[in-house]
Amino acid sequence: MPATTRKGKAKSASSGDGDNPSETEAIEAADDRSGRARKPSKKQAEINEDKQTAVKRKLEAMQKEYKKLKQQAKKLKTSKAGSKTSESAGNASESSSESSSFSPESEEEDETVATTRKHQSADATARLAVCHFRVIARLRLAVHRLRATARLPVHRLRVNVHGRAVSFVTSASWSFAISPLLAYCTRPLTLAPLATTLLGPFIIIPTPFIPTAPPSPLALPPIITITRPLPSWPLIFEQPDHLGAPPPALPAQAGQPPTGDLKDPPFLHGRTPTGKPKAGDYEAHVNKMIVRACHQYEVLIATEDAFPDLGTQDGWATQVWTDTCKRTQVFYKLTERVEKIITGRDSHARGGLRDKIRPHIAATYGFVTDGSERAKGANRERYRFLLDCDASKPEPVFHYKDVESRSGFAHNVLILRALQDHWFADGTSPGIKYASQFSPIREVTLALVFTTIQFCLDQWADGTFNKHHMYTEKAYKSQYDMHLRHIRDWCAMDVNASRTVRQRLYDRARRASGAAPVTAPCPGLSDSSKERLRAELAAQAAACDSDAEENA
DNA sequence: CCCATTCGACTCTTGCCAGT
DNA sequence: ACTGGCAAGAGTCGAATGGG
Repeated sequence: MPATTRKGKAKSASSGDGDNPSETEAIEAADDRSGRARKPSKKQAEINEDKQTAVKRKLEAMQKEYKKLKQQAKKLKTSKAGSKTSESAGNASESSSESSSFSPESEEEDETVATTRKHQSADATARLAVCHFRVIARLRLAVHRLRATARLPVHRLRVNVHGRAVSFVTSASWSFAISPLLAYCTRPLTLAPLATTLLGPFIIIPTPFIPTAPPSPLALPPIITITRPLPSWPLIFEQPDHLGAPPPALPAQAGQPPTGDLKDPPFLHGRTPTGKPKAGDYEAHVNKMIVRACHQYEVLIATEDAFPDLGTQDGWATQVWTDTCKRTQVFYKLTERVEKIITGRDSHARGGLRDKIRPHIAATYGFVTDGSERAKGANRERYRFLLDCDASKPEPVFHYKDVESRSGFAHNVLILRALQDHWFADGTSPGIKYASQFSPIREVTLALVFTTIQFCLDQWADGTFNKHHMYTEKAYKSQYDMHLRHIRDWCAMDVNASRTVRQRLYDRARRASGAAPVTAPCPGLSDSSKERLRAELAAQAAACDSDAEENA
């Protein structure tokens, strides 16, 4: 390996040879002097200690305050409960007897009881509350165990309730997170189908657990609530298939999604790998599942959000993994390692498009590559024109069919070429395989193409091709948002017309791929034919009846 | 005490290479 | 030719340090 300048690696690489004592000593000495291993100075240690004690004291004070407030709330509640009917009091006592059997932490228990009591205003809801309480207790136990294992303070959990997945956040005041879930459950929750899965560390979500539909008190409620917008699932897939031979233990799992805790995907030769996670760390069939999940994930990058935030990435990884498991009928837990492999594909997805577009930039936009000063100047001018750099509110023109007259929005020859090369190369390409995600071409897909073209143009910003300019998320997310905004504005002008235009774009790209055209659903009989045949059928039936009578 | 600097760990993106 | 994996290199972040 060539000598690396990477700071983190330099140390381990050098210390690894070990045949040069002076070098090793120097490194050790350097370790003592600097870096995370170095000890803080006396003064700094004192400062740190002071800070820690201050925080501790603050925390203690807050806890005391919290206890006080809770006691006050309890008093208030008991005084109110006295005025209620004996029946509801009975129910309350039933639930409190339940609480005693499940209660490892009394503070959280009070919150839970409070949450539960909210549901006791009527007979039916009182019974419901008891059931909820059992579920809460079970959930809390699960959360407690997960926290103990992972040693993380907060988690996002997926709960399988009545066979439906519900995602929610557990925080310090975790009953706050679960109460909306309970508010949506108007029938008793049973313990049997309940399973909790650790999805990963908590990610800050601005609007915690907002139900997507208003609650209906009578009908069975939709309790699926996801904290992030999800893609328009399901993606279209072919018949479920089996990827390699599953291990002998798995056939028992196959067929139905198991309701209990899922197993971790098995590592290759049963050995826990080290280093960067990769699909090859796992057994062959898991390897293929991961690769397929990665492909689906890349489709989401192209069609749902080209620069998803962490929460979205997390949700997508869960979705594609679940989908892959369902499709292969082999069910494994989505471990953090697998999730990392899947979500690590986003820059690859964008980079692939960039690599398809880049070779066409100079020819399409007329950049001169001879390296002369005159060419540089012309290129710079061209670049500024295409990006509309001189305007106070730049509106890039590179995507117009005719950039000079600014006509033909999103119809530049490069747009269709990018679509064809990247997603519609042949009949097995993503654009054909996941047609529902691409037909019509989505605003997001167009925005990604626009952004990628802009990146390729930016490489010509100083007049010559700059290969060191990078397509980073940080630099181009804002550009992507701008393009998406412009495209949405364009679509909003005439929803139907723009949809037709985008549909035509898809049809052209599909046709170019050589894939069979989408067949329209077989038309049924026309109304007039139906009327004629109905009369004919009635006549035939009447004839049958008269025949039967004659025979009798 | 504040702020600039330094440094190591870590993340992200890219280019290359091996396998298919 | 394409795909997946690896490693290099650039960038970022947070903690420690030291000078004013």
